[in-house]
Amino acid sequence: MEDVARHAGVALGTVSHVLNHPHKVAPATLERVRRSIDALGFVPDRRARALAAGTSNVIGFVVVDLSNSFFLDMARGAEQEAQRHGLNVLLANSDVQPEKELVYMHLFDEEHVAGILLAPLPTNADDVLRAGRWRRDVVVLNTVPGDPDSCAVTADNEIGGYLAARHLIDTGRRHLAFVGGPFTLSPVSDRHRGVERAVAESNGAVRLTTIKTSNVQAADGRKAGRQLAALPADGRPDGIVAAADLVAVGVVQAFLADGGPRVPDDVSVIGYDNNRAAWDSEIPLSTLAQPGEEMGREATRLLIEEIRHPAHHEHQRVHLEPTLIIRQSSTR
Amino acid sequence: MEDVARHAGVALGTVSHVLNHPHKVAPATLERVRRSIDALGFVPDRRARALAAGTSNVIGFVVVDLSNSFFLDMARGAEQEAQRHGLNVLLANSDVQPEKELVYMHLFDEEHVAGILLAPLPTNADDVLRAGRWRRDVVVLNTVPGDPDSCAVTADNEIGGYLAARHLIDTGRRHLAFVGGPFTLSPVSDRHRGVERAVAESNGAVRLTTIKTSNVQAADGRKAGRQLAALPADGRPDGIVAAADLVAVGVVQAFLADGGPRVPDDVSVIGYDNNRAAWDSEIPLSTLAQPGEEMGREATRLLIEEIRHPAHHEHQRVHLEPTLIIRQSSTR
DNA sequence: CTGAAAGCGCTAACAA
DNA sequence: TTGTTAGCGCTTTCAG
Repeated sequence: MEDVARHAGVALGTVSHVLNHPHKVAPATLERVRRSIDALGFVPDRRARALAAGTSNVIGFVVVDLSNSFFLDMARGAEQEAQRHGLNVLLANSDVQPEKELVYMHLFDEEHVAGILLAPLPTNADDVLRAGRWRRDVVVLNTVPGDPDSCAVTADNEIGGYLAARHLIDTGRRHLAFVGGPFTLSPVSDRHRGVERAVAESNGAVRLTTIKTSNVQAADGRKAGRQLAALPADGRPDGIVAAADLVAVGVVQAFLADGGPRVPDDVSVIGYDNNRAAWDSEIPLSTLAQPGEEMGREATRLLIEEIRHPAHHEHQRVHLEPTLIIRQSSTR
Repeated sequence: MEDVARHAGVALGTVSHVLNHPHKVAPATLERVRRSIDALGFVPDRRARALAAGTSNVIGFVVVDLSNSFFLDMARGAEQEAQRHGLNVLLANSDVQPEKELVYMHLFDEEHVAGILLAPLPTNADDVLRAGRWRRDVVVLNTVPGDPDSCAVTADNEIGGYLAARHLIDTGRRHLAFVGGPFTLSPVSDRHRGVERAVAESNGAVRLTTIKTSNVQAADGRKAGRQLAALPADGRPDGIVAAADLVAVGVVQAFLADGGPRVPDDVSVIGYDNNRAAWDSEIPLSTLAQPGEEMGREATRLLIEEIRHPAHHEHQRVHLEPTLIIRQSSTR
């Protein structure tokens, strides 16, 4: 920068002004300095700038599992919102490892980023938040921390379950089955609870069977699907709510195989997550799209608000609703 | 840090020494300073440190498409290798947008990271590399830039195609079909070339049919699969090499449906990429696993070597081979 | 082994 | 409007 100043025949501070407050510089000088900047190929050092000004324009996002498109959507949303405010988002993949969550939190903290978005391992959230006395503002995604000391943005899984069941009931299904597990995963149990609520609203007109699986993979769905297919046609559920798309795909695969019930004629199937799997299924799968991008945007909005107006900022808990996507598997 | 110095009754420089060269400090002082650090909850400022020392310990990784697990594997590999050297990896998702590639390159450049890993849009690679006179070392992944001015690490798709075809031929298949497209994508055409080479080696004992698809999605595979299934059994290929797992999944789905050939009894199918899709397919799919992690590790190794020993560093082009994974779809 | 002081590249008062 | 100067928080000579 000193070189630029010399080259343009101005003082150091003037160059800085050209960079940060161009309107406060005489047009002629401005032009001259800018030419020198180009001529010398000068590129400002963000670290020095951040150090001197005490501000940063990067937001750090610690993500538990980037291989899950739900989280990548959050990242996209965060970027969109950040960009609107002239901020950048840098991602750190903690890869489902609690220690890495901490490592990256520390990294961003010590790096003095403007703020931190944290999508943690739900079981690890409180530990991480307590572990450091973080000097940065942090907004938590996808889980509600015990401490009310930060904003949190989550997806409402109960409503998702409700919407799924509601959709099947509205299209005439009267015997639903919920397939998924383990119930220790709160998204699974929340979705199940939503299904129960929809069923309860029918005042006995709709039955619910619950098939617990050990996981939410395609194989679990196939196993459950075979069980269901083996049932006599009149005692068989006519609407399946799967806890995840992969499970739904498995169920459909099982039904397709050994002369099982036809989808969607005999039975409707709906998944959850709007994964690729839902798209790529032979029978395109109805599903609930998680509000990932929206969550990312909202979390970033809250974070920026907190950064900009620390004084009158109230921590919030925002629950965003998933969107019902109707495809062939539940259309008759 | 000044507080720490005061609290411990030492000079500023001594605290710095405790942090950076502990062995050069008297055990007693060391202990005392460390206690003060804990007591005051002092956390060093990385920006200041980087600015003063002129070094950073973060590597920036600009990734074209994090939703593709291939690239996420690279990120994992990069992290592993970086960690071995006490470095951290921060990710920037350019999301298939050329402009964002540039934005993030600039960000990392101005942030004075230790070095940059770039997995670009292949068609955009040269533009990006030329766009800035980047002051950081950069290693390119997944494409070979025209300029020989940086290291590059790629996956060898030709060998992958060869290995796939070779495997089918070795297990007795004599009429192969390559399914995929568009051929303007070099991974597709490279894989095809590999298949051709394996077929050529058979000196006429093996036939090859090529079915070009407009894309590499499941739907494309299903369409091709239906075409193949409609062929008379004796004129039908008995080994399918798909350009991607999704395509292979589609082919299998089509075969499964209308009394088509049985997989793997009548026909072997092999995919490419080792996606979830390969796993979750009803008939587990043989495939070629991309050397993603290895690429990430190797690229990072080269980058660190370049950073540490700029003098005697020679730019390299490394081609890594995919790994054949045999599952049910090609086992008889 | 410890302390003092210069400086990394920049910003932001404050003066001129 | 432009120049001067004092830091931002740390590292690193260089004396003591």
